[in-house]
Amino acid sequence: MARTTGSDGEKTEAAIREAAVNLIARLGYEAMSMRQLAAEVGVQAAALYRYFPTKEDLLFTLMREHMEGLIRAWNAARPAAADPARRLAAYVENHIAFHIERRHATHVSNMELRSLSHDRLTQILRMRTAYEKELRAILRDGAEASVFSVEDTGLTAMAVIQMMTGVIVWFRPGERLSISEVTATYLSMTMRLVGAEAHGATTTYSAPHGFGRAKDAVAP
Amino acid sequence: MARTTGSDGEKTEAAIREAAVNLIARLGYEAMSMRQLAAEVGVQAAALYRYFPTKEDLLFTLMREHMEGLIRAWNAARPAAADPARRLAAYVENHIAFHIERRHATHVSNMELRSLSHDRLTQILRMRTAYEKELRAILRDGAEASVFSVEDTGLTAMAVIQMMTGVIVWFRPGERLSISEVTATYLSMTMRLVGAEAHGATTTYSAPHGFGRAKDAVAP
DNA sequence: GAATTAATTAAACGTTCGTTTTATTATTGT
DNA sequence: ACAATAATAAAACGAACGTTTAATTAATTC
Repeated sequence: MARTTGSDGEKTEAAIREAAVNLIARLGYEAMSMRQLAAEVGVQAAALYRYFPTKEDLLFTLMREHMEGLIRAWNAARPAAADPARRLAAYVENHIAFHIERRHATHVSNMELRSLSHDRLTQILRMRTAYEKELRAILRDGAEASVFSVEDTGLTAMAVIQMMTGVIVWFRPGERLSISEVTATYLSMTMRLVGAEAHGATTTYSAPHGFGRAKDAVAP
Repeated sequence: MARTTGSDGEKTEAAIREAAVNLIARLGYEAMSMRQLAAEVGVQAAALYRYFPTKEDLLFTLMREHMEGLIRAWNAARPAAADPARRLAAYVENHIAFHIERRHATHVSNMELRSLSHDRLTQILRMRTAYEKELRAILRDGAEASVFSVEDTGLTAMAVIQMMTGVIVWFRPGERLSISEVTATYLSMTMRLVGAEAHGATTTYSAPHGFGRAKDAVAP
């Protein structure tokens, strides 16, 4: 009938965030009701409004923090001053690792943009553009140094990002391929895609892993 | 207050389909109301139910016909008996052209899967898997004939498809690049990605178009 | 241990949703 | 011309939605 034993604001808010990411990823933002979310958390719907003033505020918070985390991860992983190929390898590895680890949050950030108000959409897109700009700079530097063969920097950047982000659509942890196998394969596909084959016979940009030559299909 | 002058079932149904694709692509299936759709068509909401028994039936019809169209287009474009490289080129060109021409329908088919019932989702996914299987076969044949270097057929197929389908996210007709420029660039990226570089110096797999190296936006 | 504050419940509000029912008019077939 | 039918409008239905208000209890503070 009121406050329950052992209840705690911080725990409740964390539980709301986690349940919201999972529910929105599974059902979609519009299809998830606040009552459904509350039930998942084990609380009444009205309690949610102590932490997030509106449903859209909740969505925006999830998206903003996901984008901030992605940019923070890249800033931490970015090599200080390296050749374009190593910078590209770092970008790919960071992107794949981050997105595999946060499949659901990535799904939300990619699929629910249209449910944001104009201003908030702009904020999220600004962050995304800043992140993509890093890849374009790497590709441009590599093209100018003739270590990459790239016809169109912007188009190639979009293609590489979409290819990499697509990993969350089919990858399920612990199924056929390990995270490092997937990362290594995407890395070599990316390197071929941008025409990087300058250094020696078969340059390895990441820690080598045994490639199992598995033949079976990939779950949709 | 009832049937209006000049009203015609076939025209109304076609108008419903077109308006529905555009509205769902823009707002999302859940966010689009039947009243909104009816207003766009210029009709009362109840009139929609003469053509589609439920909202989900409407969505399913749009998706099914989109997938059928994609498979039909590929069956028409598929080369009779050709080497893997030419088959891959045909697959890429058909895929890009089809998806650019039907951006909104593709968006719907990719984004609204979770609004389908289990049975209908299965039907759509079956069609999608059959379509993707064609690409896997091409990649496998190419790998076995050593004209492609592909580490993992299934993973590469997913990567290529996601890279290509991603074109609808950023491409706007008549902006910077023409459709044939985009198609040619994606084709050469795909060929490098699968390690196809057997034939001569710079093999061209499609009809050549002037690559303008355009840096600025050029509106026709 | 009393007062204050934080966390939550229970109930309700107005709105919108997908859908159904019923009536009415335009078109078609004879 | 007249019956039959196809196409639509108008209105209503119950359910579910996001959100608000008010009351109630647990934890914290002094």
